[in-house]
Amino acid sequence: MITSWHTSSKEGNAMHDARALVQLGDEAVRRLARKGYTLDLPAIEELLHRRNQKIALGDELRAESKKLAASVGQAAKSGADVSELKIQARALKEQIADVSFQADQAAHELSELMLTIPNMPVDEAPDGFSEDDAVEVRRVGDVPDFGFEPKDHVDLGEALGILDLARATKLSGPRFSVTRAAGAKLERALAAFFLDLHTTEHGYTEFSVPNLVNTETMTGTGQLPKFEEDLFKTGVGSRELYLIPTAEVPLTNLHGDEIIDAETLPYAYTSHTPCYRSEAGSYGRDTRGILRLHQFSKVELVRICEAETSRDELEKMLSHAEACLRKLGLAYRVIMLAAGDTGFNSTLTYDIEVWLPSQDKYREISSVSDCGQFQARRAGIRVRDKQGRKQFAATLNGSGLPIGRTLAALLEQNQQADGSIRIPDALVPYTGFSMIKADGTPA
RNA sequence: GGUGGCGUGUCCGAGUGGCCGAAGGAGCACGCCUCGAAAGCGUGUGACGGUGCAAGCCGUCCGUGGGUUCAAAUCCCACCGCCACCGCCA
Repeated sequence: MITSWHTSSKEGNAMHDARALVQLGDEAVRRLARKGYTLDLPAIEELLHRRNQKIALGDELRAESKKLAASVGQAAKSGADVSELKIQARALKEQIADVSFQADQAAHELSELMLTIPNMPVDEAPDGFSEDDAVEVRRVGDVPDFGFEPKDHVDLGEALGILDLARATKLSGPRFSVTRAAGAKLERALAAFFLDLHTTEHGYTEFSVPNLVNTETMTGTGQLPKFEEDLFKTGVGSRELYLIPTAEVPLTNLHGDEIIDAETLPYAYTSHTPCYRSEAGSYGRDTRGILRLHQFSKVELVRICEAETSRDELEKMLSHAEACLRKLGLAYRVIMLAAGDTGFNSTLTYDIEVWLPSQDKYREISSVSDCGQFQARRAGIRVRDKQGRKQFAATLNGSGLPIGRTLAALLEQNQQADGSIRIPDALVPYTGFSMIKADGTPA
């Protein structure tokens, strides 16, 4: 029947979002202001109103059209002349097409606007817009006290012959890495160690997922439409796919457009995947080493739960990410990000920062976020409780952990005066060696 | 990439122009029966949107998008997906 504005669940969900925002009113304006976003509430109200008005009118006309069509059928059966009725019906149809078009237009406009509005931070997140405004939650582990000048992971890795950045540049350009021998083995060991830890001790289910996803998937978790420039895009013929910047994208979208039975929640998912990021707009930063690459691998954690429990789930996930560093004996701290520094998707974010001796400071190694119902709304992840009530789920994600940055921290924190590296006990079953000797050979 | 077949509700499955949101069955929920259970019987059982305090009313959805028609699950076109065989391939 002509056109329909009900078919896209993405848009339907955006509508829901709009109504929620309007209901919150000044509260929404206040909360978003803490993130540095100026919410144009009147514009949303106007679009919502216009859309609803057009839909109501369209529905009315359509009901009339259905009745008319039925009466044409009746009349034709009884042999009456229906040509007059047909002309009427056709005119009505044109009107419907016109109104539908207007409704679609308003819905699209609203949807486009809604998709660019960031998630609202919770009040618990401290004020401010930079990392300096973050609140330190705790420090864990002793910052190593070397009796010598510690080297950075590049000097260490290249001297050991386990890291080769020059050749990586030859292959692909800047911001790529090659690891070799004990270095490559170490990466594989870290990934396996993290996955085993999460699946056996923390109750996560391991997944192997696509690393190329479509536009809808990227929109579901909030990478699109706003952050396209951060992504690598591939295309063959008319087909366009994006390389995932994190396994959060495929893992969270696994349940897109589904209604989940509440009793089966929470879901705890993990996956080890490569992550691809353009790093547009970070030209001068972290140009040395393997801290910021176009491709790195990471073990990601995702939890899906009911909205009411997400705050507790966030603490659980944080502890799971922290366990990775504790077991490796790496010094780190946990901070709670300021409202204005939390990501587009997030209501509340903890960062875990690992100690990096060469920089004499803590550097981000994991970001653990409660996205509330934000992503679920975009992706259409709903929950049905025992009473049959439906609501959007809550989603959380966190790194647990990235392989490259962990490797860098491990090399730097565990270096010895002669340039050899001590392997943490927990990792030895995975590496098969407990030392990388100064000449690069495992022992 | 080629040829053929197919895409209907939680599932199976009927439906070739109006009486179809859609028969029938299964599943599930509730009720009856029963000491209890099974069987049997009865009732109910999709999503989304608009409107309303609510009951309700209205609209949309039969892979997706277009088209034909007063009227489409049903006819036409394109695309997507699935199955089978062939080709190619890690």
